Amino acid sequence: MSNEQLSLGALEYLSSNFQLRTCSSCGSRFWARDEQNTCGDAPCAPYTFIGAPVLKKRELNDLREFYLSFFERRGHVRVSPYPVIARWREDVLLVNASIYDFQPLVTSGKVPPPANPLTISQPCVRLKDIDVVGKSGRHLTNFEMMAHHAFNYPDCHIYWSNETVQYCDCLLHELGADPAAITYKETPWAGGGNAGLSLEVLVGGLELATLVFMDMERSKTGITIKGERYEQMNNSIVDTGYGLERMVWAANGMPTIYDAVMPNIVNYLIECTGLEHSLEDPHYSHILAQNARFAGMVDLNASNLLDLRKRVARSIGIDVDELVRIVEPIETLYTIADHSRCLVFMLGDGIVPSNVKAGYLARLVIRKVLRSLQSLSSAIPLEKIIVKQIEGLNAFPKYTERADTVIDIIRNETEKYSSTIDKGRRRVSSLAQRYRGQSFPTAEVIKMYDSYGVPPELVKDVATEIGARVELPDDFYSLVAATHERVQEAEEVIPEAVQSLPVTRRLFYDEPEQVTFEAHIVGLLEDGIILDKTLFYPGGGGQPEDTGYVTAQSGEKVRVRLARLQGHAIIHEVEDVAPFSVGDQVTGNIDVKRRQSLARHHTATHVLLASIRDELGGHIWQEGAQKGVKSSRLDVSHYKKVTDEERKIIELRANELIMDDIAVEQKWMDRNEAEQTYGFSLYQGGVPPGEIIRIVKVGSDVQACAGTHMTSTGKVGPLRIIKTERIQDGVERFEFAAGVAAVLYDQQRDAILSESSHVLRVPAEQLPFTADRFFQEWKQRGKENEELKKKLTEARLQATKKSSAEAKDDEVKSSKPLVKEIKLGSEHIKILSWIIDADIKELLHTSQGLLKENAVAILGGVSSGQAHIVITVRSDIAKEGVDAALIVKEASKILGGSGGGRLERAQGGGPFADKISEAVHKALRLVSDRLEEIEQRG
RNA sequence: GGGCCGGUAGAUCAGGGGUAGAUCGCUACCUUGGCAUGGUAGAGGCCUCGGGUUCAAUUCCCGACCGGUCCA
Repeated sequence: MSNEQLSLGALEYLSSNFQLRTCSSCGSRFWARDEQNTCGDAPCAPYTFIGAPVLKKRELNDLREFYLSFFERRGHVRVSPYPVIARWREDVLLVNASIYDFQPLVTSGKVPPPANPLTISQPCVRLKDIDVVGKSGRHLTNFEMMAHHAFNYPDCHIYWSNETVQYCDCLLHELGADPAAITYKETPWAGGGNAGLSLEVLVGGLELATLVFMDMERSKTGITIKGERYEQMNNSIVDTGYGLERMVWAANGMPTIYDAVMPNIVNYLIECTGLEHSLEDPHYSHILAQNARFAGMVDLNASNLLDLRKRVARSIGIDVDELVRIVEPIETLYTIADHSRCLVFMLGDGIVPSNVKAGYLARLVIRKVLRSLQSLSSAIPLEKIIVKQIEGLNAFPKYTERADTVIDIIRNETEKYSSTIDKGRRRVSSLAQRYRGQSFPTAEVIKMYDSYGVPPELVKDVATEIGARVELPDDFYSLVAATHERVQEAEEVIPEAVQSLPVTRRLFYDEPEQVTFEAHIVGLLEDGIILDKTLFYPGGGGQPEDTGYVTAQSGEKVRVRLARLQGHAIIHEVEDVAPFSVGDQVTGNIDVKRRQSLARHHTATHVLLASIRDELGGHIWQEGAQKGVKSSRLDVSHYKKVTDEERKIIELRANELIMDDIAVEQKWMDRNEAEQTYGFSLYQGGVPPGEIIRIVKVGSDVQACAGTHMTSTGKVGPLRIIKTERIQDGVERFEFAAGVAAVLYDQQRDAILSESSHVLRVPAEQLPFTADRFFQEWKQRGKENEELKKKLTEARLQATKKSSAEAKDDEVKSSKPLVKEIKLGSEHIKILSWIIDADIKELLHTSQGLLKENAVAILGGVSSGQAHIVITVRSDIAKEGVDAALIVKEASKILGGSGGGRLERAQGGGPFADKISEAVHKALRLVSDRLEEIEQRG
């Protein structure tokens, strides 16, 4: 890229007060008053502010207020911070910077900013560098980005770079910075489809702010920045970002940013963990300060950490192991301080831990901090630290209000994690037994982590204890990622016939009240027609498709089963296409009752959401909704399973709200005004575009909503929650019916009850008791039955001893056992065959018992219309070559089935119950033949 | 949203197409002055549910339900 094109050399303020220089170390261009050779940024310049603050001493809240009022005095309007979860955006989960608040609608010019120019202090969460938080001394997972923004449009210019730099310089002077120590380093900037030049503002070796001048957009031509091409756009946006925490750090000169920003928390943790003694030692504090200075010089990551440790150790003159021993606990402590504060912001702004999306990120942070706590072997519960953090964040009263929920979530997650770890530990330890004295395969470590959430370090600890060797590869997490090869989703195939059709005009947006319309047929499919325009809604956005009918020119009415969107055309699936041809004019009618039921459910959805939030808390957020005619679904974020009790209260409350018959307010409002009046909870169902948005107010629930509604809650009629289920961790689904559908639902329930009570011949009230009694009795009978069969088996065995008929003619006809003796070597062995009235289990038991007296037992029986045969062979005979499985298989063929089993015992059967004696006879003959063969072979 | 695991006694889990198991806990008895413990016996299972394959399914296949976990 060309520096010439992007240079801000023309800036009057810079060029008249500063000198443009080139960094002798990295070659970048920077502006400074002083004669300095390096750009002032890491790694070209060291920190000079540690121990020697470069700004006037100020605490966090103090500095924030100073900043905001500084810009207020200069014509900026102070705007309240947005939540850290970016509800208004589809492309990102968390707010990473203040400009995120205004993307994409404000930056693209589709919506005006809430004020222009404006100033804001925006809490941000960035998890990208989470691994070096605590170690680098300067990274935070959550910070406040203080900013002033000006949005310049072709017809409205506010201010641009010159004023921005001037403000910055002035602000820093007022904060007490030495003018000579301020450096502005030029660097190209790109992000979110836009680009521009930026100035990094450096004081004392620390980057305090970035001033971005966004005036380009992604394009096919133009100049290249960071691999993408951009060209000038119509708007130009001043996007500044001042790190509140960094300024506080620079103003306090503590060894790390954590000490500066959260002294109370850090001290509290030091107290709890007993690390204070080491910190009081001047030798130790020297080491820690030196560590921070060196860390400031590098872009720390997992792979160069050891390198850093070596350099620090060398400079102090101790060995690396000792350094690690001193530094690691305190770094862990900083991590805990940072993460716990981050959690207050995340959970306090309504993120619910989950296995998806932002909720997963929250869980990630929770688990990381729990691990950190464990590694300090400290017994402080996380919730205590969180309470402390919330106390310290009194500048944000909303977090104090949400404290109970936040604590409850933390408690819940802590418990959950400890049970995961417990289970994981057991699992690893039983698996490790198998690898005792060998190496524990990496694939197993990956599986432990991926499927069971066991951290690799824990696997190593546990397995090593048991005596298996575990090697953890450096690229462990990329190995995990490699097992997650993405499955390409099949793209929707649009038939050519449809592809060539023009876009269907959507009347349902223009005329939402209409139920009938005229249109022309532009296309015919096998089972559908395509019109130039339609009132039929094709489904989507939680609202199902319309049905109705279309009247042909001939006057013939054809039912429309459903309308669906394919490509840009809406296809009306009809029962018969015969009456139509392309070019015809037709009349369409949508099903009014269906539409009405949908509207009723739609209003009911808002009523229900209000009730749920009342009962469960402010963290409740609509995660999705699907309206239907018979029932609807509402998915909300919640961190626990909804209890039956809660469900009842919610249902009752919703019905009360309905009976109050509150008017449903529907109005168009200026977007910014609506946001300021109602907050971001407006966007439960998504973010609509445009300057003016439609607001639907149902009691305490206010949403931006384009749907059609009843005019008052009373018209919703009865509301019944049909069921609640957890569709994901952290997301509860409410299935409910309203109006007619609710009545039908009740009737259906009643029918089930009366049918059941009829079956059991008791009144409905007694059903639970009776059902329980029947179930208990049924179990009891089962046991008794088992008992009796056992006795029967014993009786049979007794009987065989007294009266087993000698086999005279190989016939098994009666229910009497038949014993045949065959000479095998020096022994006369007994083969018993018998048909008894018993099921397969009894046959097995009986034959087992018979084996004491007999060498082979062949039993047949018929139960539930099916013939069974079981053969048991004394093991020495089986080894000689009398294979029970083979014989059973052969004999079962007669029964029309098959069989198998082990050498000594096999079972089989088939559907031909009347052939059972034939089959047993066959088996007897097979056994005899086999034994004779063996005898002859000798 | 996607992937991967799992659902068997009160708890933790093993097993695996062919007679449902272990450990702890529970009950009773024995041992003791009493407890810890030890010994003996026993109770306790719709093997989550519904289909399919099979002579036979707790086990295999498909689906539902419930749970865990990883992926920004």
